[in-house]
Amino acid sequence: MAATIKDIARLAGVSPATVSRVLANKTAFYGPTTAEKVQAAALKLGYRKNTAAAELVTQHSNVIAVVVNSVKTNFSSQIITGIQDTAAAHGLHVIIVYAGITDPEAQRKALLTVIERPVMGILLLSLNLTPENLQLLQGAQTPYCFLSIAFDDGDLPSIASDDWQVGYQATQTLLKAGHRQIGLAAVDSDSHTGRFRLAGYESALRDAGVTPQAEWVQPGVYSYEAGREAMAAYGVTSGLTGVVAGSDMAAIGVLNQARNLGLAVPTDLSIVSIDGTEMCELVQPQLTSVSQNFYDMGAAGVRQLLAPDQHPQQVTPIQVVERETVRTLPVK
Amino acid sequence: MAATIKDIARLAGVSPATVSRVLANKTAFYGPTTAEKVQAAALKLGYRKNTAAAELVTQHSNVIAVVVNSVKTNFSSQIITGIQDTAAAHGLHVIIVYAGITDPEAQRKALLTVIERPVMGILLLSLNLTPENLQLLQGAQTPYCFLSIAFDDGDLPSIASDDWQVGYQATQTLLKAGHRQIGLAAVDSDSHTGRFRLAGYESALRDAGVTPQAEWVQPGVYSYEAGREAMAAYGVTSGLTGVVAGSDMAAIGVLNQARNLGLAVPTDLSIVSIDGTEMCELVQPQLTSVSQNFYDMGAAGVRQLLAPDQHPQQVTPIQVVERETVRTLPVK
DNA sequence: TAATTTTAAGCAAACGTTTGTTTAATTGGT
DNA sequence: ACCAATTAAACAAACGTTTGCTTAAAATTA
Repeated sequence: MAATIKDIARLAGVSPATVSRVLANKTAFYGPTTAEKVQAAALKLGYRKNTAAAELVTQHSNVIAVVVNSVKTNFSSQIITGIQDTAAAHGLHVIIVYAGITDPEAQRKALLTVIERPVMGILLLSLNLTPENLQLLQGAQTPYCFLSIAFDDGDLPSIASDDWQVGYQATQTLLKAGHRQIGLAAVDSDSHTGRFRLAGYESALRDAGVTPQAEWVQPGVYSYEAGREAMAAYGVTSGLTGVVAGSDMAAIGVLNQARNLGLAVPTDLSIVSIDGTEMCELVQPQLTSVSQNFYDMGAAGVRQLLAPDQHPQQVTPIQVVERETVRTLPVK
Repeated sequence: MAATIKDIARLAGVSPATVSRVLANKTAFYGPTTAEKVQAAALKLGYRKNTAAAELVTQHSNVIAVVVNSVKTNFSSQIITGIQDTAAAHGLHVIIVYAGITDPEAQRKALLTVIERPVMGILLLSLNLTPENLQLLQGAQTPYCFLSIAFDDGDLPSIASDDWQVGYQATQTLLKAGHRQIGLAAVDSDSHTGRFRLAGYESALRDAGVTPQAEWVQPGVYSYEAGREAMAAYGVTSGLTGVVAGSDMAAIGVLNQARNLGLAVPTDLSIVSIDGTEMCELVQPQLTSVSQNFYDMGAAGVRQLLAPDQHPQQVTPIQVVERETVRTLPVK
């Protein structure tokens, strides 16, 4: 079995208290020779601190937990990198647990995994909690912050892009290139995110003097399949010259499905994607996107955990990056 | 502050011991009315068990930790799903921590994060540990198992594909289609994995009466960039009609770079990829691949943790799945 | 009714740390 | 040489659980 502080104490001929202090590099309460003896004994026994025991007495932990929904849109790695870097800079550790995207029971289990042990804070990655699970989360006396998702309830701390702007700017990118018939694909219609993107999309159209058509929007869950299905629903006769897709994966779905339908991108159909992950540059042609600042989202998340009172809801900037999937239409 | 078992005991007018027993659903030592009182009190106080404290006394944990290298090849999600499902079936929780791919210090920190708290076992995802860090891992008295990576040292428990077979079958897929000049791209030359894939590749060539050429292999780290660089190094004048790429990402790299060079895939160049993640079907043309069984790898990993003694080294099956990137050459 | 068994609940120790307080030993000043 | 001040180390309590053991009460048996 693993060596404890007491084993070291015995071997070095000192008290556990002293061992604890030298191992924690406390500045006082022991002399240089004792310190050496203790270090030597610790090394010899291959001592590993039992952090759980330490956290129990100090009543404070330095791990932050990230709960991720396992949806197949892969911006999470960028957010996690942002979290990781910022956490490391503050001397914090990061653990990640996966929750099912919809299954409330899987969500609950994931939540309990982190709530039932001492964590310093909880970051929830594009996770839509059921009311019961939200209550569970709030019942734990732990700071938390939602990432890449926003709520109508303004009190829930969250960091995300301005979804209305996302929808607006994506649409505007196509409008500026002369498009008038523009679809919105694979954006879900019942989340805050989806509703605001839709609203932004419609505003952009109206501001350009185009009246939105119901059949131009094909809702979906941001997945590759949702993208394909949306494009399949449009078909070749929709008259659409451009579509904005709810995610990079969805955009690839419409891209591939368009190809299946015999539509060349961007010659016959322009696409602007939402997210701007590295996927955009892997695919041919490369996807023009309104890119979110995922790294910063993660970084802001851990800062929010460290100073929980200020700005409960934060917005990270977006930017449209032009690549190869929008064609400028000739003026007629 | 959070409610403890003692708070419940006080509220329900019983002892902490009794509370502990009813909350753990122990079968005896208390009566039905007491049980109800305790349940009610627990609910009222919004009690959350402090698992760390419990683990401290029971000296046993039910969380398994996964250490992931953050390389940009994304099969990890499949492995993790396999781990997650199998763990859940055994009532185990899963936490994930990211380690840098090469930075030994980041590796060490990640390792310490999991070693310094009570975990039931450790799974290491395609992680190449430095000798010091390996020693650190072995010093912890915790079962562990490497996944998707094998070692020359036969004592290290690991679950992976047979890399020699991977190299052999990938190459053979091209040979069967009539190819004779076949490259190997973005496989690293100093890991066990890379060396065995290379050996399999060369054996396949020799078995078909082709003598391998040094300039046909362009080593690399399995990344998208490595794939691009390899293809760039080949150029248009290499005479290669096919290349096997070290990973899906690498394959996409050679695919895109080939296109940049004016080479059509598969007309001018055939590609077979190694891994077979969903990426293969996202890209156009879809990548023919030798696919690994990542889900099973994860599942086998947790089983290995639960019964550590048997088969220290296991192999999961592979299969080649034909898609659109290998062209059958006309017989001359 | 007395003796015995069963059931219900409490007591107290233990897990591996941290840290405030106490005690002992050393140093320094006069 | 004595007292104060400093330094070094040990003591002991605490964190929130679990669980073996003990005790008290109730139920069963003869």
